[in-house]
Amino acid sequence: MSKDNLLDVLIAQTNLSKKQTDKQQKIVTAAISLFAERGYANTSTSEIAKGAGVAEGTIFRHYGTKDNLLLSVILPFIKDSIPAMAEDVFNEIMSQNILCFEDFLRALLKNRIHFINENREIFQIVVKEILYNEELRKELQPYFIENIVQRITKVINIYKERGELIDIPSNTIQRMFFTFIGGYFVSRFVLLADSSVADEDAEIENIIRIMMDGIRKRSQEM
Amino acid sequence: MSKDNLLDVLIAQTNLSKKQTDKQQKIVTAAISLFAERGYANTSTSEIAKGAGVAEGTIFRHYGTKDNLLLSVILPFIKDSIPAMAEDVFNEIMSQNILCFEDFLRALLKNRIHFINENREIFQIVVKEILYNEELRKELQPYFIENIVQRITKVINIYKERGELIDIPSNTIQRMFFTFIGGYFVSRFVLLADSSVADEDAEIENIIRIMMDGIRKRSQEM
Amino acid sequence: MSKDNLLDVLIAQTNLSKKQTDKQQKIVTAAISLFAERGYANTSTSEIAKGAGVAEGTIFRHYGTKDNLLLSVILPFIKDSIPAMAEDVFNEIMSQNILCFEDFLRALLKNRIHFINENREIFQIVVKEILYNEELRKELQPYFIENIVQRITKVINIYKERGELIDIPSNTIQRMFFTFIGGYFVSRFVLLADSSVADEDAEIENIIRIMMDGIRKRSQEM
Amino acid sequence: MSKDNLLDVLIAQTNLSKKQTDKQQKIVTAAISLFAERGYANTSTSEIAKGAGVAEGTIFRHYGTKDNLLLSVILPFIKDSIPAMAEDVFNEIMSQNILCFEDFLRALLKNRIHFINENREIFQIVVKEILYNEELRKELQPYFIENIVQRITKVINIYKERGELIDIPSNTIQRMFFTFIGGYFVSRFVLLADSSVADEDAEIENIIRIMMDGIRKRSQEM
DNA sequence: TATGAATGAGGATTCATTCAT
DNA sequence: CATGAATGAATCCTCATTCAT
Repeated sequence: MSKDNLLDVLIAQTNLSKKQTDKQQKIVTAAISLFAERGYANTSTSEIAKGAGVAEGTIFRHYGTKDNLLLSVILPFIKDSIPAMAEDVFNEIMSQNILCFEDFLRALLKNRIHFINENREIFQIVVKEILYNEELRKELQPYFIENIVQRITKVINIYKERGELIDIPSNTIQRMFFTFIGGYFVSRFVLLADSSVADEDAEIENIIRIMMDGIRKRSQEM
Repeated sequence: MSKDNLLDVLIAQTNLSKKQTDKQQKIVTAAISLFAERGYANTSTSEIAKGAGVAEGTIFRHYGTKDNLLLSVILPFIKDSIPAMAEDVFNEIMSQNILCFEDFLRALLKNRIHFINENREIFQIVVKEILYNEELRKELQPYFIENIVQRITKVINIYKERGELIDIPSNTIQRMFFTFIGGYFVSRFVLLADSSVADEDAEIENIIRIMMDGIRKRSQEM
Repeated sequence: MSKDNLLDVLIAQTNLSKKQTDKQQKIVTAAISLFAERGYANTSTSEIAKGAGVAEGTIFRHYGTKDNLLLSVILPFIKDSIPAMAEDVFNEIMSQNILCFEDFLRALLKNRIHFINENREIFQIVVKEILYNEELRKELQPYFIENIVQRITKVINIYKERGELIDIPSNTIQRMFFTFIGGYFVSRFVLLADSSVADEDAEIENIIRIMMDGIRKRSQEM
Repeated sequence: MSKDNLLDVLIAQTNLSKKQTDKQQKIVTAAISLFAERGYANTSTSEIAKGAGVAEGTIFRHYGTKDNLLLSVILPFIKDSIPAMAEDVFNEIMSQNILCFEDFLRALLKNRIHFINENREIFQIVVKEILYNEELRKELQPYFIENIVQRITKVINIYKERGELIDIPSNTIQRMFFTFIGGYFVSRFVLLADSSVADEDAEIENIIRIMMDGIRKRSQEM
């Protein structure tokens, strides 16, 4: 996999992306659908070329290597994985005491489910390759931790201070948070990718209900 | 991948496994460690042979195809994935009102964490390949549903009737259950495979705490 | 071997053959000489590549499989196996009472001996593989019967009606005809491929003499 | 292929054949049927072993190499290919003016058709391998020429002297003789191996009729 | 004598990548 | 820029043969 720092590539990628030609677009589109369907390792560049209606050489003219094509597919998605409500906006809103954690969670879930829904295939690629490709995993991990984990931890801390969350180490809450949300995304969009969700809102409320209050029946609720 | 019913292969596998020769053991061991490290598709049979200190032909003499070697690695693990406390034992205990759901959860977690801990690498292989290899996924899914999902659903129903669990469809509880537990296993044993857990018991209690009661701080708990 | 109807392949083959590149020509030439010398099954693609001065991959880029290469070698020959004097020309000439059977036989022999002489190696391949390769035999048989056997039968019928040929079933005459002519071609161009024929015309006259009048000495000839 | 003189092997073979054990018999039987069905090159020793119900090693214990097994299958047949009515018997009969050439031909055909019928599979092997396997061909050719061709030539000479056969070089007659008879055997027992002959005697008479008198209709016969 | 596990050279085929046009 | 022919290393797999038991 690429030896450069990921962010450098990312930036380069961003700049280049303006110039994306028609053929490049076709290549990326074909690659996305093939990588998602059968995985990076099981997709040949000739299949991508055929799928894109392009000569095989053209792929290498634009992306140099197959690895690089994978990155070109994944990186824009990764960048957008940072919740749209980015840092400052985020802090601002919360400082105004507008949201309780439950509302935050609701907003986050809606936002991210929407985002992944719009990018199902790339999400599948990222999930599969992060598990399959150790090198890629190691490259992306710091980015995730820095940009996503840390922000969520910050949020959790804020709500803990407000007394909305239980008194166990933030780190533990955060891990359980990612386990549950991440697990949900993977099972819904990768493992059960074929099935559809009947009532999106009810689904989200169920998740929130269980994350917030667990599955134990409470006497006062009876 | 194999065209026979999984269970048939599984049984055949079990019966044949008695005759495992020394070289077969070495091959399987090398395969497990390589498949776990870089995935089935990225591991060549010649690497496995080298890792096992065996001629490449020997692999094919014993396993016929690379696919078959993968199955030979995975199937015994799959079989043992059914919680050791098998059906009857299970029902028996529960019919005696001995356990509350929390205790059941604790027992299950301890048991399965132990099991996976003893089979980390194979677990990694199974997780990776189930995501990566559609054919394998489709072959294993019915087995999982029949043997694991259904049993857990049965248990959830029992505890719901006893009034221990919230009144939402069992199906929903079950999905959240697997999302959380599965997500936990994957993040702990695959994604964060390198790091170790300091206090196993505390970890388990945290999981139980959050699954049962969520992350909301309750006034009466203050 | 190919699953499509032979004629389809044949036609496709013919159309594609225009684009034959330099390397393709070299590959086919090397394949012909090697297949003829030691048979399809005993010739490796690496030998063909070496013989053609080409990388092994190049063979597969152009022909996909070794089987396909064999077909690409054989089919153009098969197509041309239909006597050049094709159907209509054939019937026309004969309807004009120009030829007696003996003249027809002479023309046919000269024409086909010339053709096979120009394609000795491919003829050897076809003969060997038709005997060795059941699948190929079954694929080619209908073609031979439809295009060659039937035409000859038609001719035999015509000459029988003219009273030039003995009154035994046409089918029998035809079988003896192919046995003798075919046997001659095989023994001359395959079994005794090394030796040469001194007096081509005398050879042909001998064949005609024996096919027409047998080997018995007749009193009136003394 | 074996480097020893064929006759030596042949003799050794003959001597050994007395000691043929049960397993050897099974191996040879399985080999015959498999070689005939799909050819020597396409039959693996493991298939033969399986077909014979024997361990693969056993084949090599008895025959040393696969090539040698082929010879062990072929040689006894070759030896018996010399018309049963062997030399002296032969000459004797003929010196008594008992037979005309037609009768000789009839006797020969009946005898050889019967022999090949009893050894169809080995005949198929021999024909296929003589064409396919140059080394084997070169090894067997001298034997054929010495034992079969020469005897027939002698016979032809005798009948020519008696004025029964046409005045063209014996060599030519002999070649046409083998072309026709050989072509007949191959087409009947190899190419059309599946179909059966309705009236054996009529078939033989047709062959004789055509070999002796050709296919031309004669006026005096009308 | 018979076995069958083990071998490793060799076979067909795939594929990322290069480069002349 | 785009092409696609060419490459050759690497892949999975087959098979005749050997040898310890």
